[in-house]
Amino acid sequence: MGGVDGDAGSGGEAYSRGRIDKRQAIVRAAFDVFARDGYAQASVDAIAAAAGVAKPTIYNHFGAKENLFRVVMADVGRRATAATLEVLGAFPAEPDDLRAELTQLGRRLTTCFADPVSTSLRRLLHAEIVRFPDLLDEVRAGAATPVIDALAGPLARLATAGHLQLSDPIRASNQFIALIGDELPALTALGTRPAPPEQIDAVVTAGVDTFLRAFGTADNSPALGDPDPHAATTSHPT
Amino acid sequence: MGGVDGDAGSGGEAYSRGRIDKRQAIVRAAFDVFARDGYAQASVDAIAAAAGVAKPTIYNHFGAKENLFRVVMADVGRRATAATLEVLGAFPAEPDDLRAELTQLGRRLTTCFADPVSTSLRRLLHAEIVRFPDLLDEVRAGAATPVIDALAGPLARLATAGHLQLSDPIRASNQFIALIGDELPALTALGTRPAPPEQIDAVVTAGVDTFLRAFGTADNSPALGDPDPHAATTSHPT
Amino acid sequence: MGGVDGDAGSGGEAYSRGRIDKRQAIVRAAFDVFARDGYAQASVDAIAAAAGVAKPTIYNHFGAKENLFRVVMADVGRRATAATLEVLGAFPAEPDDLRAELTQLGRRLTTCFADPVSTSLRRLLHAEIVRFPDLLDEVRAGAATPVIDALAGPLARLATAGHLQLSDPIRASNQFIALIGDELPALTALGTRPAPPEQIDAVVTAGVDTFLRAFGTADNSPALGDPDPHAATTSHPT
Amino acid sequence: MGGVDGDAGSGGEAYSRGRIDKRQAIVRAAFDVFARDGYAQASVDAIAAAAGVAKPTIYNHFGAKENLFRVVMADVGRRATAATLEVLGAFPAEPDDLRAELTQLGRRLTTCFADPVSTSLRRLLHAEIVRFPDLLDEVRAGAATPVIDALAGPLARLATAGHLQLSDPIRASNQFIALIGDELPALTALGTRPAPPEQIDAVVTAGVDTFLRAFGTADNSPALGDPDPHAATTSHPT
DNA sequence: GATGAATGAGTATTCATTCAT
DNA sequence: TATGAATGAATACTCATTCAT
Repeated sequence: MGGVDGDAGSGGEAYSRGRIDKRQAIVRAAFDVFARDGYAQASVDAIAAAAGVAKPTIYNHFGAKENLFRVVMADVGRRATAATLEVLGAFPAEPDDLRAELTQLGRRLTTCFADPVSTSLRRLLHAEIVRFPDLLDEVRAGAATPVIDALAGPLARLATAGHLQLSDPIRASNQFIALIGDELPALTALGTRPAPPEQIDAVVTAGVDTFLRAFGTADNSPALGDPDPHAATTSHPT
Repeated sequence: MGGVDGDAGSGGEAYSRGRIDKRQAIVRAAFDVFARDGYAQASVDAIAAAAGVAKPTIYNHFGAKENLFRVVMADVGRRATAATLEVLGAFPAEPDDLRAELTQLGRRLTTCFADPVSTSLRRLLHAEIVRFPDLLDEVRAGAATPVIDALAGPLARLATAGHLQLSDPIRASNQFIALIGDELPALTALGTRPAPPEQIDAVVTAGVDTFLRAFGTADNSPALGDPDPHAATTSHPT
Repeated sequence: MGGVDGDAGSGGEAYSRGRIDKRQAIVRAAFDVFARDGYAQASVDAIAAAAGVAKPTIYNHFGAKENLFRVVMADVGRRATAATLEVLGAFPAEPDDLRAELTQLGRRLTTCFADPVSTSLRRLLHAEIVRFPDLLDEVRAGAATPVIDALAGPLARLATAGHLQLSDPIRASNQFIALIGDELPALTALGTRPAPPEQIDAVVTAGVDTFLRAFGTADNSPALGDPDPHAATTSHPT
Repeated sequence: MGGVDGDAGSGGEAYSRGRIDKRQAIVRAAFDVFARDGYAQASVDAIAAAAGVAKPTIYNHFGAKENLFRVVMADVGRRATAATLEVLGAFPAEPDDLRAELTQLGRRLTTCFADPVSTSLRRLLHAEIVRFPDLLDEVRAGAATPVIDALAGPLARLATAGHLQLSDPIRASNQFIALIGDELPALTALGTRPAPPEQIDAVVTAGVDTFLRAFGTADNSPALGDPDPHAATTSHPT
């Protein structure tokens, strides 16, 4: 029941391994339960059961449900950011085909954003920000800001190299993210349903096209007309 | 403690008036409490107290907490949509200064999106979509889709009139919303903090500029360079 | 289980009777359980079971365990005081045989002091005074002070009438209580075991004798020698 | 947090010394915690922390909380009795000024009775006698009986020597204790508040006076009237 | 229709105790 | 011997819901 992959069975090498394993098991199980039930409805009993530990073990490790929640959120935030940053890190410094590269980047980013970890984190943040106002900053410190910055860097380099025409890379970074990702919540029912990949692709392609219309230079192959004029694939925000 | 008698003594205009008043009072109070505490943590006791009615009265009207929640969400969704549609309805059919009109539209829309009703609805949807998967469709049917459509219409007209160059008005509508609104959650801490108006203005201005760079025609006053190159006002998504 | 006499079955006359009955039942049952288990170990579950009500009913009436405890203690304090005051009120204004009257008073008082209600109150006060420092004053205000005063009055009158020779009736009142009652805790194992009446009698008789030796006048029949010189009946304080 | 290592590094005088030290440390700490929180509410965790040992160490030494409690109570009972017996042992065999000597004895005894160790013991006995009915006998065997006896001896000698006129020294011993000490609980809030020394003195003086009125002979300086007729200092029993 | 009162089921948290080290 | 870690059992308190009035 519950339980993520968990490399628990790796054999008991060190003494303290059990401790760490249990702590990790609790954090993973807690995320699953929190994501499913929300903070308030997630019972510590359910978390303990999912983690395969006794309830007091959770209290020994985390002291209180709230603490556990914070640890889980920070952990998940870190994981989600890492995945996104890895994608951004793979963006080539000097792309051959800028449109193609941006499109691939957009696809990969949407995959990150649509990932269960990412969407659950999103939902939990929205759900609990009133109760835990500081949570947002804690998670975002290691989550959103670096992502925008990590995209702004390459964009600035592309501008310097003459491949893009923009003066505020941070803003352009935000706008790129907005153009390719803003429809995701609507398409995926806030991350609870997988979206048809071709719909996402259409959004990304259109987003990249608009981005290049706005910021591209002559060397970007001009997308004549709209690249994918299927109105049917359009979605609506939430 | 518990159960004020409310406006019982207000004299009997119509017999059924008190009934309707109480129902409305409950729905309004319930929204406040749900917005503050979330669905699970919102106690029917608290709602009854806030509405100035006895607990069983709530059950007489709505049967169960879940029903009340659905009614509240539908009601709020309707209110939020109405406000947004009103803003969109005010968009002139034949604008003099397209950039100015789009900017004003963007400002008004961001005001709608940042409204407590709207942001609370957003948070509650995120929070409860797992428990109530159908809620999204119920609310969106009367909320998001019409908004995009209501913007797509004018955009299409502008394209026909030669003021914009776009082939998929629905998609452009989505992108306009994305460009002006995607940073709002980050700027307002998911709607829990008021954002400095000048930051929002900067985002809107930049969004409109990018939109016009991408879709504008010669008759839109060309924004030479970036109109508001203050990187400081840039924010990050969530 | 448990449950004091409880005139519950007196038939449902008034509407609100059930409410009062339940409240009383809870208070009585709570006293039994508190007396048996102490404050901390007395579970609200046990009290509810003993009172024949559901647990939340207790919380509806008293809010918290601590509150219930305070109410119970005040109630018991009142009852214990009332019983003692009644005994003192029966002391004749102009006794024929002072020694006999004092002895009877002493016997009755010791009966009061050894009563389960009184001894349980005593034990609970000792047990919880650290946790509830104000409890003592609350209970004593209506408990001990009036008792001493109620005895001091008659003593003063007897002194005025020439039957006793004392100048500080309050102090004499305290001393009378001390002489007849100080051994009670030792004799009754702090009120947990019934003491042989003859042992109590012996203490009372000896106490009255000492009291009259100290404060009596010629018209008190002199107790020649010690009236009951059985060392065996002597006990020890705690 | 949790488990200091204590004075572990103090160098090994005797091997078993640390053991004994730890045992003693546990007993002392346990008394403090029991006195503060009561038996049921005193957590073994708190005791371990106060003693500077790990929780299992307590179980290694005492097996169970109940055992520890018994050991602590016996220990404290022994200490309290020893202090009282020491005071009684200092009572002169052939006093010059009986009234003065008795008064000093009374003062010293009240000091013993009001000592934190003594009052805490008292409170714990009252609190736990229902749960541990045998505790009283265990503690009293080494506590109360010897005290009465130790006072009865000198009183008997004084009677034999003609300084007192009494036939039952045990009873007189009890009564002396009652007269000087019965108000102590009321004056000290069951030992939780220090009583104004002059109030205690007044009680002792008055108690000794009454005692001598009852049992004194011509060679005790007659206290004409009451020695300290300040009604204000009078207190009330509990 | 509205309500005061009652309740069955459930929640977070704590504690005495034990095991493996 | 001493301890870090783990646990089964229990506890105060809350909540959505119902019933009698």
